[in-house]
Amino acid sequence: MAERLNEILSELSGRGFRLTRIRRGVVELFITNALPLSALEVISMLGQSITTFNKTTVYRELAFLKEHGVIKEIQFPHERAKRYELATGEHHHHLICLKCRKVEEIELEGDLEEQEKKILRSRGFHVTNHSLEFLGICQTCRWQA
Amino acid sequence: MAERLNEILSELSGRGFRLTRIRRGVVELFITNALPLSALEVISMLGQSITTFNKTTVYRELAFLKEHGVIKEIQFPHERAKRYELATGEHHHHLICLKCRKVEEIELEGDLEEQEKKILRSRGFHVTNHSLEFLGICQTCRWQA
DNA sequence: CTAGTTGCAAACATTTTGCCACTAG
DNA sequence: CTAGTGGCAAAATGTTTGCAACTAG
Repeated sequence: MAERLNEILSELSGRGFRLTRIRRGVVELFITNALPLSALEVISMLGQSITTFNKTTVYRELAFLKEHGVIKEIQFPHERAKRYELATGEHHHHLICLKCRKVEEIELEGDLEEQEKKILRSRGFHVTNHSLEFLGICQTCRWQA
Repeated sequence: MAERLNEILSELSGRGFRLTRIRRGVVELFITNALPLSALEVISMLGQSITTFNKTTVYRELAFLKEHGVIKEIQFPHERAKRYELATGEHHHHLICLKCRKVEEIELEGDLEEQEKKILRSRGFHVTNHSLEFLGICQTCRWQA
């Protein structure tokens, strides 16, 4: 966890960017929270450890981290605000419970590679990326009457 | 086309709702435009046939039509505003060109039923819905240098 | 030092609300 | 008539911008 943080920070530092309070704080938040956070959540969570900072800075930091491949942006279909999560490792999707709003991660075997190849063959459209989220009712909520 | 319009309108009328200028206009727009429209697009397109109306009314009409299953809401991952399209027939997805912003519809054979069953079995999460959009470069844009 | 970063205030884009007036059926 | 609709102004929400001031390295 801590080594992941240093890894990211020293990478950024090596590229000539500064390591500021907010930068450290935001990256740390994403490392300790696997699930996607909205800008507003980041702002409120950050407020618990850093006393004064401006929301603009956070928006700019999110843009910066996205730009430099540290985090990626996600748009959930049932929400207005964008979310962000660490751009780490394997490609995954989300299960979103419409009742309790809980979010789980899920990986699909083979994912959509086959489909995307088909799309290229049949339409000449080269898929570089896709967004896929599942909406439904989680196990806990199904148990409840 | 026209019969589809009457079908929808008389269905709504039968359920006790009124057929107003805006309602007719908005439904007609969705019937003649296969691809998803944003509220702002609806407002501007509507302006070409109806002289005076308020944007609030359009937002309310979109909420109404969604509520009553006439249209469905889509959130594209690269855009801010929500989009809407006729909730007609078969489930499909979209190919979104990141260069020219063109949107094409696509149907996937078998879709994700199998995956969703797996999710239920392995996690107890009951998927009721999913969102899937493909981002990439369309054939036309690939041809261009 | 100086480029990268921050704060502040204000603008922006999209959508929602309250409240009262209006009209389709 | 009267519930369903519409208009207007204002608020709410989430995000971006311009610009001057500040600071990490």
